[in-house]
Amino acid sequence: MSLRVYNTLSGQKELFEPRVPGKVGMYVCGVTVYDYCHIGHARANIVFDIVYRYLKYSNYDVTYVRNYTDVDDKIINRANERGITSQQLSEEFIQAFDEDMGRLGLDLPTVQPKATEHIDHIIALVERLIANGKAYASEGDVYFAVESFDDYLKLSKRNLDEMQAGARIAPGEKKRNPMDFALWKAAKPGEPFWESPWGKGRPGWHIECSAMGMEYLGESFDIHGGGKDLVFPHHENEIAQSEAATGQPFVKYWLHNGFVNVNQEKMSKSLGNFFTIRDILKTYDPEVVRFFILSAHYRSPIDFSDQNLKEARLGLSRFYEGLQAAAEVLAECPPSDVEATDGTELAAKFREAMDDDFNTAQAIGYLFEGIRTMNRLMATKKFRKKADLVASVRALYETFLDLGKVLGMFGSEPKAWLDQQRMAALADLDITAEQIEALIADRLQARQDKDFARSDAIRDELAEKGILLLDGAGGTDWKIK
RNA sequence: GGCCCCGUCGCCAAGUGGUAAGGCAGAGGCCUGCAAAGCCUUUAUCCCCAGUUCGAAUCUGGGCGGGGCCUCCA
Repeated sequence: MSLRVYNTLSGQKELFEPRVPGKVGMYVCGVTVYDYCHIGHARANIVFDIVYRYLKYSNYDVTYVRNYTDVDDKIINRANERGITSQQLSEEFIQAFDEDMGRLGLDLPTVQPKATEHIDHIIALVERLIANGKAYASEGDVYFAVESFDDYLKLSKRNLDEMQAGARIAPGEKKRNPMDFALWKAAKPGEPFWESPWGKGRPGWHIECSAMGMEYLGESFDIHGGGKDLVFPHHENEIAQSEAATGQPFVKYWLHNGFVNVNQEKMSKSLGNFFTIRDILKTYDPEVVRFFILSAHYRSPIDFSDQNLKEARLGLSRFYEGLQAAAEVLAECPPSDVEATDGTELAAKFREAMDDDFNTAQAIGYLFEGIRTMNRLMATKKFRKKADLVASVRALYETFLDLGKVLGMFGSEPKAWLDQQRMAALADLDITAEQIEALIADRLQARQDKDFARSDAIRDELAEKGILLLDGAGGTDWKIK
């Protein structure tokens, strides 16, 4: 079995064969740091976190580069509005980004370079393009000449003539062709700048990713990822400038994640329909957000709504409840020599799903089946005395924790996680944990006295307040409805 | 206007030629003092029409509906 990935360049799923066997070089476009990240950013980063984790799980030696774009018009404007420097602003939002991603439980990339720390590489790359006749300087700017690159638009599958006919491009007088894009921009007064052969200026948006990608991964590397909205112009331009400079294919596999929608519409800042990660995390556990995102295939659109988040929370709770039950049982049943294949079978299905273009939705479907199997085993009569069944549960339990690491889930201690969810939800209810415990004690007494009318009255009273009682072998527990 | 994607059970969502995963919700049952949780059983022929094929949710054409890119955007 082997990994197949959907390559935007070919428009098909392809067998994944890294350029150097066993090693993968992967670059993902990070964010422009001028504001807080929204759930769309969360999706992109979680998706590629999964790609990263799964490649590592598949025994690849992965170098993962994710950049910070810390010089850009929007940063400059926002900094001016606030009366601080671009650097101060970008530092602030780099920190915010790191915090958000940390809370979402993302693995740290191998390298997280900043554009402003690679100006020399950028300038060198631009010079190389000028030397090749692929770019030209014009009044302090430098532009890439799109007509000089035959493969231009091969990623987005557009047509140069038709795009120009579309006429939404402001014809810059400094450009030879309106489609030419800036590699280097002359600094206007008050803007941050670096010295260059073309005067004081700063890099264009696209060139930084080419420069940093090549710096850390070589002139040709395996995977380049980002949101679908980056296909054109960003990634298209990266290909043009990179391949025109080196004469080699820049990237082997281009991966793009779908959008997060709100009411079927793309979430974006201009529509004002975005939700920041930090706002969402006030209500929902990070793992719930992750589960929500992974419950759909990464290329499909996903609709953000309170209802969908709640469903995700319910789904994840089902896992943790099963895991908690298993953990309790296993703690009391010593490991035996009995072998069980349940775990390896589940892992094989999981891999089959993930090998098919990182189909996390399918993989989670298999995990749900695994949970049901585990629950079924534990519900068997005299379960604890049956070594083969206990061995199966143990195998499944361990497999869950193992596979959970690939998805960034199930990492919490089940009891603690469920408790935390419960306490968070309790804050919205008109009752405290102590009051609940006291009522449970009263009810226990009533039950012992066979006063079931009183017992049921207490249960109804709690139910009215949103509390559900669970009578188990070890006593009565409760959860939020 | 150009290019592209999507339309699967009440809801969410897999499935790209071989007879529809999974979750939530619903129904029946087991368990329970009664419940809850859990377990078992059960619920779709895939927007419409026409074609290709022994066979299509999956391919082709047309239609209807929704969305994206073409300007910064994950």
